[in-house]
Amino acid sequence: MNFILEATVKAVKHLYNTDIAAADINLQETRKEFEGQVTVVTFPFTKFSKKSPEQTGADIGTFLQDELVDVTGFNVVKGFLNISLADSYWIKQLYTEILPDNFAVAVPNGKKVMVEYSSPNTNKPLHLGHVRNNLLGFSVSEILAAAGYEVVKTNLVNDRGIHICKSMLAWQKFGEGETPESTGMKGDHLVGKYYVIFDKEYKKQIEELKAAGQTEDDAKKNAPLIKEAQEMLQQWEAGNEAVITLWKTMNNWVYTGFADTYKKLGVSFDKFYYESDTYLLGKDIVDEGLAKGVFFKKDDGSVWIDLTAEGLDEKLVLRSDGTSVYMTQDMGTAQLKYNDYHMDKSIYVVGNEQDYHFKVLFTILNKLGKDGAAGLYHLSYGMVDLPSGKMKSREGTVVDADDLMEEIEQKAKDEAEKRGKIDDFGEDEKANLFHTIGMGALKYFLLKVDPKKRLLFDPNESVQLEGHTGPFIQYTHARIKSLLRKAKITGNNISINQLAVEERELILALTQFPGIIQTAAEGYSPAIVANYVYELAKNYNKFYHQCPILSLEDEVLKQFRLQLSAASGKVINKAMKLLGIEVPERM
RNA sequence: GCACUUGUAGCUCAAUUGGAUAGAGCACCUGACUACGGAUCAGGAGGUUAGGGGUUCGACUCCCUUCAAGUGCACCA
Repeated sequence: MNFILEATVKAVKHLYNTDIAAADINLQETRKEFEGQVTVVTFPFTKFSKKSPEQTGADIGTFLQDELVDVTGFNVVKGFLNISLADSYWIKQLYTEILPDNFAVAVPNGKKVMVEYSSPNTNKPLHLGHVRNNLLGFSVSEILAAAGYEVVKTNLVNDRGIHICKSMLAWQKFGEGETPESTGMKGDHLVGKYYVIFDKEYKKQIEELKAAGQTEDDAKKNAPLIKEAQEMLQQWEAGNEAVITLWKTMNNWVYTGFADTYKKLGVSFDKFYYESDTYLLGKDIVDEGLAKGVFFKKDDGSVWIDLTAEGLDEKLVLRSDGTSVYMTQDMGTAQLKYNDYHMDKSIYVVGNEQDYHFKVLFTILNKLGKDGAAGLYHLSYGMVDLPSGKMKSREGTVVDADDLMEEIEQKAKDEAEKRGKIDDFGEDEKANLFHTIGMGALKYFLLKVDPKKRLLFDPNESVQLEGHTGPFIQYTHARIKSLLRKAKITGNNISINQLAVEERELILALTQFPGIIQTAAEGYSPAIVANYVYELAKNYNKFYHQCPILSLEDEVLKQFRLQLSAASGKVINKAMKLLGIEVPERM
């Protein structure tokens, strides 16, 4: 649509002798109830045209129609100039822009972006909240890559600390040598089981101490189990061989389990960082900050930054005993990542409960003048809530990621078998399809919502397969493929003179795809792609119902509609890939 | 208490970043060529955009305020 913008700039210059930038022109899709396909909002021009919005629109419209052969007409409603483009223009768009293989393939922009996501703790299996994180991180990576970035996907694994010691201790005390092999349990679930056991036994001890007269706070501190866990953490830090061996063993169980879950989710990483390697980093940055006067030291030796001028608080960056806190590590890790990759942007996909932490972290790195600090971004997403409220692992109200995927595949299976269209599929083929549809439903459900909003998930209603859903879009694709199996595309560059409304609207929707990718990349929002591809599928379905294809006598028109169908199928496929969703040939 | 975020149809979500009569899906009602694949399509009903004030040609969108919900305010991560 650049040619409309350029001509409008020219029109304004010519008519009103005023210079405007193309980027300042508000160009939008014409609403369905008016004639035309693109609309220029002309209200802002009245400032210098000194005429009514109607007259201004009419002036510019006339100019455009004289200037551009593809503009066949216009109408003006208040400050809206609705422009009609020739059918030949849209047909040309299909053949010269949309159908070629390089449609919506961005030229590399020479910039590198790192996306950190998932970042699990190694003491329990992944749950629904992690699922949202993983899908967001993966999809945003795909979108950025499609927008021309070189993308590095990283996972910062929280593999050390008191939480994993709790699981280790409980396993040592109550595990009786259980292993994933001996129990047949997935490694992460087995370790999670002992995390729960720890909590149960710990609570028991707290109650006992309270019964013996201690206050709740004292009991929490004095319970033997928590003391043992803290001791174990110290031994770990001291490099105690037995503790390290146990730690490695149990973490490996978890990694095997995670790998399985990641595979089912369809997410992947280019680089893993482990906190056991990074938790001591950052102290040199503390020194640097002190030298630069960005940080200050209190009498007890602790180091702080004063961010009250930025509307934040004073924040601790190093303990008085010289050990690291979360912030210290994250400063160090940011530096490590930058040293490794020298990326232009660095995205952290982390829940909104850490908004404050990242605000402080980024402010610090900017104040220190660190390279890459300007490119830091916290992709903050809302919590996933159940109808009963927040998920609480200790209260057993978490929705486990593996269970969830299994349930949804089961539902996809029930629905598919009910419809009986794939009875000739082999067993593997069926299993594959159920996974595709189930994951399509789940991923689409989680990704269609604006990341920053909290998300309500009702496990009882599970995920819908009809309406505004992933399977709706997958179905549209499968139907296009079915069509293309029955009739072959023979020619290219077929010329027809006139378009049906549905055809024009479908082409219009297709042309928007590259812009959608850019917008989604700028906003780090898979939801934009998700809502677009739904609109596109609806447009196709409308066309499909309204316009006959296979039964057509007119071979030229038939070929055109087949080409249009093929183009739609391709864009649906590409858009869904950006969401990490596969589309089937049949379903 | 302070800070940040959110509030749109009964429910789940949109709204081209300040533009036209606020749009979809689910659920509810009515229809569709003897199915080019009905996981589809067409139509109906459903709204004081949480309440109030302001800014301007124009506000779901920006500002102020009240209310409600969520999150954060550790020498935890």
